[in-house]
Amino acid sequence: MRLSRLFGETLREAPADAEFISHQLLVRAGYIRQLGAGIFSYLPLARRVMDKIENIMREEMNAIGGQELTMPVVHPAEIWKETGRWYQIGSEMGRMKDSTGRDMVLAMTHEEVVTDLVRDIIHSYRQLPALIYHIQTKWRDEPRSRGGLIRVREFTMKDSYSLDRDWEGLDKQYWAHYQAYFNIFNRCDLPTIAVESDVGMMGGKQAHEFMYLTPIGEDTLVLCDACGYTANRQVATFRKPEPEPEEPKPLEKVPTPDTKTIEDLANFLGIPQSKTAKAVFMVATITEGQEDVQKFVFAVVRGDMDLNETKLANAVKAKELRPAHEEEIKAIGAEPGYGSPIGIKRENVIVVVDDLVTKSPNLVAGANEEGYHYLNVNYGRDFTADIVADIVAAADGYACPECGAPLRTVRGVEVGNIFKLGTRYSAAMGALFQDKDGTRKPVIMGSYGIGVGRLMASVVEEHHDDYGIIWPITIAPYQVHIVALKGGYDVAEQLYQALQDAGVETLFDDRTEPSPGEKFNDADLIGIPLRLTVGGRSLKKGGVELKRRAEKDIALVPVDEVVARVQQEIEVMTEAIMAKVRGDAT
RNA sequence: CGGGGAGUAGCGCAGUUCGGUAGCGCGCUUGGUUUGGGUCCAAGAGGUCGUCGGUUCGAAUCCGGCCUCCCCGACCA
Repeated sequence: MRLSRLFGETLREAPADAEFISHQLLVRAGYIRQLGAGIFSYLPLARRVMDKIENIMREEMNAIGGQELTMPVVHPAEIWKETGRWYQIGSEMGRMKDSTGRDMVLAMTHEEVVTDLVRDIIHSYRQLPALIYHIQTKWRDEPRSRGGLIRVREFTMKDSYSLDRDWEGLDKQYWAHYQAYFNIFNRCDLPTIAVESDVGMMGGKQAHEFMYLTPIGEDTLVLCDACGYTANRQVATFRKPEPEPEEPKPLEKVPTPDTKTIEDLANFLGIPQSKTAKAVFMVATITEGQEDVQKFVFAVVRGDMDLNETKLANAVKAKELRPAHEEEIKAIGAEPGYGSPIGIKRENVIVVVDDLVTKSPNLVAGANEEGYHYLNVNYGRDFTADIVADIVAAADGYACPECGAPLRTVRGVEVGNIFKLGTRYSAAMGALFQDKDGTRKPVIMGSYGIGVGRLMASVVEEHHDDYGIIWPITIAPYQVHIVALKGGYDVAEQLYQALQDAGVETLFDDRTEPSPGEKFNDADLIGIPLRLTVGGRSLKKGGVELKRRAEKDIALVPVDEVVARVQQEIEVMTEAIMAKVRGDAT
């Protein structure tokens, strides 16, 4: 490709609204343009990177038995009503009507379509297992997109779906994906870790997220350096400290003016925060039968710990969970800032108590009266719970659930995820097969996704310097970038031709107007892994200059050896990445 | 949805306080110059100042509504 003809241009300055490095560089280097919030065009350079990424995905999916197909972006709402997600999912789902007034859905994922295909096509256990996938557009109307390509509303995803007759089969395909995903990320030279995760709106049994660790990440992960335990903070557990046993003391109401926070309270009474109980008021939307009902959720955790809303939502099987308004809190007889489950109204209220609170004696808790707390509150004697569960968020320094060593929290970007769905969709939609014994059973499913654009942006976050992007050879839009300078244009033309004939993907900066400095800067910005500088100066010295984008060294290569030398460099760089892939695969 | 910020030429910005009919740098076009890390000179093109309405002799500027984008939070395969 001749740079003079390339559709797209480099910018000296990044748009003011680009905050993340990947966003700035991808815009400045001419890869992407924004159309609206979370909606982007992908220019020819980005298209080529995405093609490379998608082909890596295809190879890894095909290697574990995947078959590629294409499913539609627009779905009749009926199938989403069949699984209930039409009702469960809120504004994140794109809905519209066709010209006859029928409800339609913009694809946010494809379980429903897959399941519809399965009930159409799969009849017998002989057709299982199977694995199908496609790479296609998704629309998720995120309340807030951000960070360039890190979180968008319209995006391309590789999503695959495993179909099995039994749970062993699902397990096998699940772990095959687990390894295939590491292969994909490693081939893109993106370091990732897998963490246990919440099943969220997908439902199902088990899930992992693949995380690229970076401070700009939106997810908080909990890691144990000692034993390797990893989990998304949403589901991370930890070993709770065993409270000192004490004889229960009599309940006592004391004035505690201006102690609306746990910190104030602990300071006022001169006790550690671990000797207090904290009330958190939420309102949950819970599906009961066909309808959604709102329930007040009264959560109690120890004062020194934070509520984990995902755990709480799972404990009460909530579809939605939001903080309660002050009027709602007062309506049940509680007082914000001085709340406790003692003496509140219990109808339509779910009291959820963290399991550690039930074992902690003589806590200080609110008296549901402005300016007063109770001393020596004990679970069982003074209050009870509808649900006792672990509802506390893991934090830095807490004990690892596996080995007890201190946990560490880090931020990460979720670049992929895998889910054991089980029969949630097949049962709901009647996707049954006849097993060997003649019985009809729902197909056991898994679903697996990787966002292409987010992966591309993550690679830029990981591989760049002050001057621009540094693409890994495996997904670079071109393999070599020829910079032609004065006195070298004819030779550059010949090399461009020769490299293309040899099958080397070449970007040729044939522009005559820009100064050498501009051309070098553009080359650095665009980030092609190899650069060939062809100019009168080096030709006089006997060749052209070959430089890796990632390194400073420049090699002088005789013109007639350039093609072979470039091919060799590509091979070496590719091999370096593939060695990592194989290393992680063992 | 709550909080904050911003919409002026392709990009980055000034001008708004105190109303007088729009400017700078980069980019773009043309000519010259220069040619190994964003040369220099000159001449140009390009903007209904997000939008609708109001106040006024006169609005980028004051007032009101709306739209859009960004950041933080809520939310989130």
